[in-house]
Amino acid sequence: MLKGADDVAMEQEDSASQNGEMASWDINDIKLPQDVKHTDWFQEWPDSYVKHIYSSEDKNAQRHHSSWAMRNTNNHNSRILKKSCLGVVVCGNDCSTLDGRKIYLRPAICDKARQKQQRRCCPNCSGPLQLISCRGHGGYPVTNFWRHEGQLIFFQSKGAHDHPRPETKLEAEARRSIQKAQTAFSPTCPRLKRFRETERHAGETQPRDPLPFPRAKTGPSVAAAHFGRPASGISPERALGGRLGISPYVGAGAEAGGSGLRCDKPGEPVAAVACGPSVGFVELPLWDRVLPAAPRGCHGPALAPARLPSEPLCPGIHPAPGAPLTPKGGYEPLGPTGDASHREKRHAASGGLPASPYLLAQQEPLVVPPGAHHHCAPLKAQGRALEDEQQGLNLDCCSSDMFLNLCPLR
DNA sequence: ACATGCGGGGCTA
DNA sequence: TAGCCCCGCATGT
Repeated sequence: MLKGADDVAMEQEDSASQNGEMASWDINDIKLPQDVKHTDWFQEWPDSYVKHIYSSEDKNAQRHHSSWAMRNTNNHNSRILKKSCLGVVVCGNDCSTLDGRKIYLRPAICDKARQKQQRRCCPNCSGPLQLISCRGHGGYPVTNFWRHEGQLIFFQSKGAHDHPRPETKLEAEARRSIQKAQTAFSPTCPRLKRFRETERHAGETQPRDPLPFPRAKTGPSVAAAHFGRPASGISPERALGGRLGISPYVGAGAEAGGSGLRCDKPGEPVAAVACGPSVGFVELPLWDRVLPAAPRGCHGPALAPARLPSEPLCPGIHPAPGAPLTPKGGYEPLGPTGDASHREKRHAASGGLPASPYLLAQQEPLVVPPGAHHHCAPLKAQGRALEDEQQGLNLDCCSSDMFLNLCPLR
């Protein structure tokens, strides 16, 4: 009899919690425990104030991986690597797919790449993308600390993520691969060429439509089948870069027969289907989910911490796109790089409590499923930068499923 | 192109 | 001084 995936996951969490919840050490301690009997399974989604001790053999630990989008933060301590969470990229239109899922993209780690990413459009509705920064640690991003000591790698997380889970790194890479493959294929597709030409002519006589391609109503969304539900029970080595290639998420649609992505080498997703859709990550809304039980190593609840009672349950975009809460409660626009970089210069001046406009559970992202398309309001006029970007990237981000129809593999 | 790590440096409490 | 973060650079994939 096969062991249920949940059972395996529980065992891993048990293992992982042994060094976390009961840990008496702190990452800043001069001396860390060396008589560790059991090292933890690698935790892909560490959350709340947890600690783990990994084996120095663990590849994911070695690389300081996390499925959260974590960027390096200088703590002026070369012994302890500090990383802070970048949050999640959502659709500024708060769109949902037909089956009610939300878009949750992985913020690019590189500042420039993130800036560029935000000029792109929502893979579901072509709306503007918006970075929701993480404020799970007293209004600051959740921080992860890594410290190598002999045969052990100590990990400590501070703060509880107050935003949905983004795509994993591998999922984001896979999506980029698919997009690249699409653009690489595009000039060779006569039908698409014709369509582009028509589009160009149309653009000369009328205002440019932010959606340069009509959306396909049908057509299997191949790659979409490969992201999705967590298949718990992934061994630590495989959690991020293992045989599945795309993290512990086995596509919900994969069982339905899709095979758009595969991984020939561990950790290297392959865009096997060139015309697969350029999908982003979507998640079920809160009311459509079963909250996963918090790992025993987690002290925090499944829901995000401190919330204002008046905060909406629905993770909508509230005051104005790009205006998350300041660490102390006020809304503000994101900085030029989309990382709210200037908030620190002002947050001290504003009063209030640390909070977020989002009341979200720790949810596993899902990809736009086959046939899922936008059903949010038409996109409003966007800036020239975005328009320019769309001219170059529209195929990337807006029309992959259309492309699939225009350029069927068979 | 992008992720990752390092280190200088600014700002605030 | 500590704790934040931004930024640029170098390196690896």
